Amino acid sequence: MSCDANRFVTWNVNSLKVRLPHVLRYLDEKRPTLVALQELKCVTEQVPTEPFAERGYQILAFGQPTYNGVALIAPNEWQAQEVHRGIPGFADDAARLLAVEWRIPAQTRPLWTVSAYFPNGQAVGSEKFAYKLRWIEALTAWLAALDPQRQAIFVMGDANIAPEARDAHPSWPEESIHVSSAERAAWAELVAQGFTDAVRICHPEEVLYSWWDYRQGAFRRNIGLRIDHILVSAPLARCVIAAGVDREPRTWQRPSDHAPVWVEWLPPTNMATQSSNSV
DNA sequence: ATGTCGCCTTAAAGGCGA
Repeated sequence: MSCDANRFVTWNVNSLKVRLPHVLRYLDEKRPTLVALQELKCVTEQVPTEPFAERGYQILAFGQPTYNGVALIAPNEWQAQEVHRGIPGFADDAARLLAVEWRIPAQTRPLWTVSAYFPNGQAVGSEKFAYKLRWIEALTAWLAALDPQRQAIFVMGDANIAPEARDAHPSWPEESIHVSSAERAAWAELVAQGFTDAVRICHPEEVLYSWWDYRQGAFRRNIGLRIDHILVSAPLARCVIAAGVDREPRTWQRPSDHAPVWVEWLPPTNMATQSSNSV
């Protein structure tokens, strides 16, 4: 890359098989540093590696038949030091989390990246809703143990939660799924461990959505939710230089119902290689 | 509008999940 800025992206692709051409087009056009994917809807063995390798990337995936599935696409030269498939210590039938600690050439500090597909929750008060809250609680506890006040961590994914009122179109029913007080409190507790919402660093008030229902021409009418997020840990908050939502892939033929959410950041000075004249 | 997708199934339309 011609400059030092990193571009990290999270994208719920709603079937990697169907959306592979979109992902490859996105890599070719935007040249992101790292992409976190959700809803692969295929088993790990069906995730292709060649088209990514050709473009200079490796892909680490955690899939299962039919539902869920997450992945991380990263530069070939990055070394995965530690890999977690699922929240450590939390029994879960669903492939919803892939966490990788990277060793990056020319950087002294390791970097954690997490691709997370939070449970949808279906309806407030349902069994799936209770599972959603338990899942978030387990993720929060594990992230806290990673020490986000000190370590460099990106938590990226489809949280299935619109954190604040302006993150949901006014037509979305109050206290329904994705916007309920219980979900927002669980999200706030996770964030409070030491994270900052990257998009809100750059756009504190703007109405930005990342998902629009396939039905009712919701995208054309901009009736959506902001449920896909990138959280940065405390040491990274001041490193964010830009962030936003890429609406363009949502206009492509046969799109995912989600748009990519991205952040650009510069490594903190203590992550960069020591200069030659330093001791 | 129960409005659309994607994936699954004793294959063809229907169920499930989102």
